[in-house]
Amino acid sequence: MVHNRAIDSHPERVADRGVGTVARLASLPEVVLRPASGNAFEGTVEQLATAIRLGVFTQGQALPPERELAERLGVSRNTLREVIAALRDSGLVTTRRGRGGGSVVTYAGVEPGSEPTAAARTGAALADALDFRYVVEPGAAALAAGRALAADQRAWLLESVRAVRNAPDNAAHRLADSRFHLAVATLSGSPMVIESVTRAQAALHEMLTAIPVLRRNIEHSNDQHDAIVVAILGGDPKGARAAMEEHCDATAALLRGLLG
Amino acid sequence: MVHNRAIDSHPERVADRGVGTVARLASLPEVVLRPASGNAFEGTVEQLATAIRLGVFTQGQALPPERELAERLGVSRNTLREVIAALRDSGLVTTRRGRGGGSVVTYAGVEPGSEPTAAARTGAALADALDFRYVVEPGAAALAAGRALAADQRAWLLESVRAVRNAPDNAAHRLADSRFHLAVATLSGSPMVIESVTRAQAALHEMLTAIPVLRRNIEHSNDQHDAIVVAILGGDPKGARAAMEEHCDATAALLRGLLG
DNA sequence: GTTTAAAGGTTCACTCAAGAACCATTGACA
DNA sequence: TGTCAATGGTTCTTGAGTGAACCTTTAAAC
Repeated sequence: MVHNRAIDSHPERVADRGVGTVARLASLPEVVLRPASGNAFEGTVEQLATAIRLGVFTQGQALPPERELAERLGVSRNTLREVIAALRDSGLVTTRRGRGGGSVVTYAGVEPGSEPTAAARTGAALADALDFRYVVEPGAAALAAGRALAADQRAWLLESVRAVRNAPDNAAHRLADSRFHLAVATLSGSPMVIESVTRAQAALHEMLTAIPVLRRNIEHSNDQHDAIVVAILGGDPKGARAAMEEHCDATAALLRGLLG
Repeated sequence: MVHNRAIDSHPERVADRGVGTVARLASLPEVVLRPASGNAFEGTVEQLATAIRLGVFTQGQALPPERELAERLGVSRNTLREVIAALRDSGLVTTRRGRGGGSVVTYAGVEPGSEPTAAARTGAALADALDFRYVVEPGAAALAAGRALAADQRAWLLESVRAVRNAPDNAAHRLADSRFHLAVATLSGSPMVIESVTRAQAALHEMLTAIPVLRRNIEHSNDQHDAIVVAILGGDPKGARAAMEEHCDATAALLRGLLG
């Protein structure tokens, strides 16, 4: 086999197990991976798949080793392996054996336009998720604004919001947006708050993916993100709450209009 | 055996399976009983015990029949029966067989002063719970204020706040207070919000039970409850949020001062 | 190159919990 | 006052999940 590539055999095959350079201390997976509930297999599939779709693990990044991941998710390695097999079948990850191997995420988001999928959200569920988000995210932003953030946390937040603005396409934008909101939640410093925001994002993600994203919407949304970041970095809880409320309102109006 | 009681053999033995006269439509157990997570037995014990301690089921009230309760909790009847046996051993319920029987709550709250029990909350967990509550409860109050409440819901809220004020002792007060907060959450109409408030209340309940309740604190707290109710019934979301924030602040200060 | 450590892959015995069927008790109701 | 239906009590089978031990592959380290 001849490739027009350097002899350096497989430079990209070494799994990227880290998170961003910035977010070492303030990383997402640590806090988002909570023990699954209900049926171990199904619950874990949903959880891991959601984490991937929300961008907690991004394309090219490797999941933690099976033994470690199993422990963090509170399931046996056997069960986790079945879960990973399911993700592999779904095309979300690929797996390689041997040292340096692992399960690497192969997923860059889906293009919008797909209808609200099989698990069609009822109107009540939509309203519930929007209400919940409206309760939890502004509160998380206010909390984050009230914290004394470390330099790397501030840098992480800036990097997160920058990534949203620079997202090359709609799929990447959706992913980066999730990551930004989870970053804000993480900076709140409260595990219970982080978990709640994660659930809110997960509940809305499918629907947010389904709506057409207009250029104007994105710009408006990006401006609101900036306002949120400014308020948080400026230590202005009331401002952060207000900015996040406005942001959630805009999204809610869009969703209600397009789906409700 | 001779009792100085009417011959009417056991008037109180017929289990009260209903909820309050008012709260038929807006009852707590329906929404609070969600499938348990993790270990089925332990999770369910904690959940049911918490429900009883939070006053979701009050003294003299019967739990739903085993078959029904098991289904609602998402566990098998076998497991639920072990759980009930544990509650019985703990003195939380008594059980009788036959038609009209069931497991009846025998618990009127504990007197404050008991130290934070074995599961000593760490400072981090306390801060987490307080933060979470501060995020979730004001939001729930604001949502409730934004709803068009039915007459029976308004009556329920008034009844709940009245019950707090009329509580004869500290234990009853703690119970009624929990019920009031859960009532506010329920009126938000969002299951996810209700669940979050339930978790926040559960996390703080142990600590709230441990602090000495001064007459002044109670009066202050009752006044804040009134303000919350007025704002909700008046359809004033901002006011409801502000009132609940103030209330949470006061509680948080008290807890931080006495436990932190 | 050889060695070695870090991954994924396989197997098995054991425990827990679900689900179903049936038994026992007792108050309600005709 | 007798019958019955609602409730808790008991037992058994089956499947899912855990935990541990061991095998295989492969890149990194020397």
